[in-house]
Amino acid sequence: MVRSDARENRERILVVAREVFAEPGEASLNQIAQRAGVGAGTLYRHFPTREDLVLAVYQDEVERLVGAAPELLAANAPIDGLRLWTTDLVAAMRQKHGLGEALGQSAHQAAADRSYGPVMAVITAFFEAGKADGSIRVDAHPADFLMLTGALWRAIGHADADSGRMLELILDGLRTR
Amino acid sequence: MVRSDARENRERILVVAREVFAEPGEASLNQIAQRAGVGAGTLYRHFPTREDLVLAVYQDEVERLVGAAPELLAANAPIDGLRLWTTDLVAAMRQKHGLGEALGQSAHQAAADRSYGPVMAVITAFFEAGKADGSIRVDAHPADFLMLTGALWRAIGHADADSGRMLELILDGLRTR
DNA sequence: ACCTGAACACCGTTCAAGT
DNA sequence: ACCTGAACACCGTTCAAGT
Repeated sequence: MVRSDARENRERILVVAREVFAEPGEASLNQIAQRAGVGAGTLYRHFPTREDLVLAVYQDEVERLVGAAPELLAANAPIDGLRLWTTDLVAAMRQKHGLGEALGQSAHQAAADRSYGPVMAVITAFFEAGKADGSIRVDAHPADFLMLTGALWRAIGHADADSGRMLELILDGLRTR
Repeated sequence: MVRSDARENRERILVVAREVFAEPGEASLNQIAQRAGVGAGTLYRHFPTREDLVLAVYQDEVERLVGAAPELLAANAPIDGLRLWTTDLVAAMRQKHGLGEALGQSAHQAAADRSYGPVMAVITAFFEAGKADGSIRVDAHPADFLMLTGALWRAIGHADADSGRMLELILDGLRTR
């Protein structure tokens, strides 16, 4: 039985952690605990290690994005919905850049692996809608789109590349002509 | 004018740091200073930040490998020399895995960029020797070899891939037939 | 059953005092 | 001109005492 205060504390820590990780500079776990209004031991109880906390925030973010997809799909033309969703994804990954730096390469990989399925499911849903209404080429592959998108957010910090324009380029490749 | 004790201290710190980074687990800068027999302030004077130290060790390693190449080239058939050199490179990169985890993704990229030129020069030298004596295909590209080798050491920690066998496969692709 | 927050060992960093 | 090492503020982590 999980006590309600425990659940609330966990949620509050997660919210603060997401804010803090999005900010520039590092923050200590003690600071996060303080900002969340909980004792240091409470944070440690919920997230034994910094990595656990980072992973939980990451996971939360992916779930939020995946959960928002059906609404975008219902309210927009497939390609437009996909653009909106991918823009959100890239924005989230920009934050995760801050997260990813804190994560070891292996933990990072594990996190990416875990989110692969749900993310692919979302992309596939947009693709199928687009293929059904004739706006997306029938021979377009969701996996290719994900790979290109991955290259896109990997390029974010590096170059002065305009991610919006790059995304447009990728989306153009999907269109029927 | 650099005093000789300063140079010796720097060298000693670098040697200890290389050892320490190769060991499992983390080590504090204070511990490294102590093991190197210098005061904490001395380490800090030479390497203002942890990243500076990691980068210096990395740089040192690449220089050592590049410096050892001519000898290998002189004493072996081109393909054999290349195998020996690449094996050393992969072994060094395996250690660098420990280094790389400590480095931010951007600093890591910068370090890789800086070593690209010298490493390519070495590979090119082996290739030219091999093309001259007819053991390596004239249409083989050093850049391709480096890319495949990169994929090789990226796979090290991940899978149970036998890097020796993978290297042999790559080398076979270079041979004239 | 869970939380608080003082306490602990240790971290990176600084700087007065030495040579 | 450079080094030492005590000192400082702060870190992650623990745990007795509370509710």
